[in-house]
Amino acid sequence: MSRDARWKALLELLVERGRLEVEQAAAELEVSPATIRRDFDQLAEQQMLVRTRGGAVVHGVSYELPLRYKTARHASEKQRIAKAVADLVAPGEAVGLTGGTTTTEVARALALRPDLASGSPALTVVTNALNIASELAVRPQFKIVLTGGVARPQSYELVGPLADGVLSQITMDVAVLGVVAFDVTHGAAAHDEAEAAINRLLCERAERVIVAADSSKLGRRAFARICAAESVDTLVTDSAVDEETVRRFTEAGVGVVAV
Amino acid sequence: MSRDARWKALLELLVERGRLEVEQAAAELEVSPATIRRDFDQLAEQQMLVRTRGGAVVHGVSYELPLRYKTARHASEKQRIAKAVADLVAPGEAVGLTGGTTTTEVARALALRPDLASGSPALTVVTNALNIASELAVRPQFKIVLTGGVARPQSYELVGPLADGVLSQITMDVAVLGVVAFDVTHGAAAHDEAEAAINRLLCERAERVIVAADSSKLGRRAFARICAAESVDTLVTDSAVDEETVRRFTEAGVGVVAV
DNA sequence: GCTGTCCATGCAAGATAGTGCAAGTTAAGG
DNA sequence: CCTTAACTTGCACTATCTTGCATGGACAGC
Repeated sequence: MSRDARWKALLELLVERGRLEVEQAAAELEVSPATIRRDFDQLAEQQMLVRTRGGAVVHGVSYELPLRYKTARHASEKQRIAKAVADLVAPGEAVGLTGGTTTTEVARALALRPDLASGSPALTVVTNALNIASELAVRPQFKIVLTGGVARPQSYELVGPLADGVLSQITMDVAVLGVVAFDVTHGAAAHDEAEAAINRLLCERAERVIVAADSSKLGRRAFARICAAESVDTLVTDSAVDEETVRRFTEAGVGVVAV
Repeated sequence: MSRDARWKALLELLVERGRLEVEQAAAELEVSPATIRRDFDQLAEQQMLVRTRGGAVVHGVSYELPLRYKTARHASEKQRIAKAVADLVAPGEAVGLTGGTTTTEVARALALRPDLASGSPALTVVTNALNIASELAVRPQFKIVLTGGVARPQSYELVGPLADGVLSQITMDVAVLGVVAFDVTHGAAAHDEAEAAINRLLCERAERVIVAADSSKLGRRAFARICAAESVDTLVTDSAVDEETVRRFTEAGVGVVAV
């Protein structure tokens, strides 16, 4: 296991548990305690964690698990969903992407679409997610527009009034929402109200609205509401969704794509 | 396989997988590991990826500060300059950073300052550089504000009227400019006029203006002017600068720090 | 068409960094 | 003060990297 992968794993475990012991980490990552100590020391030097005797603790307060923690879960479903979402976008369109692991996969899927390999621009991508912008910025065929704003701690999303201001100056053909919950009666929702506000604005500025969510998110509710189910044109989810749920969404006017 | 094609393939594999190993890439592209190493080094110099021992990772999604490997030719001067610039910033201030390799080093130096390890926030960083925002976003002690705008292809800087709009809504204590040329009579300049416009606005919104530039940039001129030398409070450069140049800048009211 | 130059590539030898192990040192808790 | 666990340091081994050199193909000029 390479050092950067090990550091990534260490930081993920650390954020997940809040505290990590040298011996335990050494056992889990199958390296010697000496290596873990050296890793901890170097990461502490970079202010990525705080060293304690016997282990390390997270640096500062993290309000939510970082994006990276979630990357492994439901990976293949997310990629299938992302592919399907990407196929709903036509060349030359302006597409808005919110933050989140699913929308990040959508961005990657868009980058891989062969019919978008050229054009000027082949696609305009509007996003408030730093990581998405970073990944797509190297592709000259895409025009990347980033909302400004304040980066949420431990996350890659830009929020706040500055972001609102930018979004109010543009419109899009299609908005893709990554959500933590989506229910027919309660609508789409996020963990954070600032994030929800941006997502809401993104929807309002777009002609079509797509929600990308694996089936575990459906029927759930979360703290910060983004918009009503009726505002959503298409839901793309995985095939584990049950028929009853599909029927209810369809009745609410939401087209359901299950892959 | 031509070098262009190989670089293209390498970057695509990298974006797809997030991480690429030298040996593996060499096998897949059927070239020698030495070639892949050279490719990685050259691509890292252009900020297209971040070099690690044994491979490379995409720029922006990893905890890459310690992975700083061999970023550029004037690496150690840049780091010394960056350290000196970072020391000119007081805790709690709002600091603006433009894009560029030197300012990226300034961001890293700020992250390593032990007296900025905590606070709420310890520092507010305003930038139009995607890579700087990505690197600092994982640090809860910093408040990161990103100007919106359009990402310049092949670069990580946000430019355009959307960025102007955001900047006009905020003010800063200090602005740090990374420039390609700085001369007493011609002022500070950048390669690109859109970039220069953002940098100019950043200066105007800041109480103090610091230019960070190694001595090879001094006395030169470039296409897009940012501002006059008189608008700059402090120039931080390396000790290879000649005395005559220092005297001229000092006479123009620019404090010179040579490290 | 021929030839010299330039540059990318591969190869190999020397240099370096990362890791594990072990011995000695320091800190925490009774 | 004593015990124990954790840490530091030094060393050896391995994988990786760097550098110098030779090869070969591309291209320009003759």
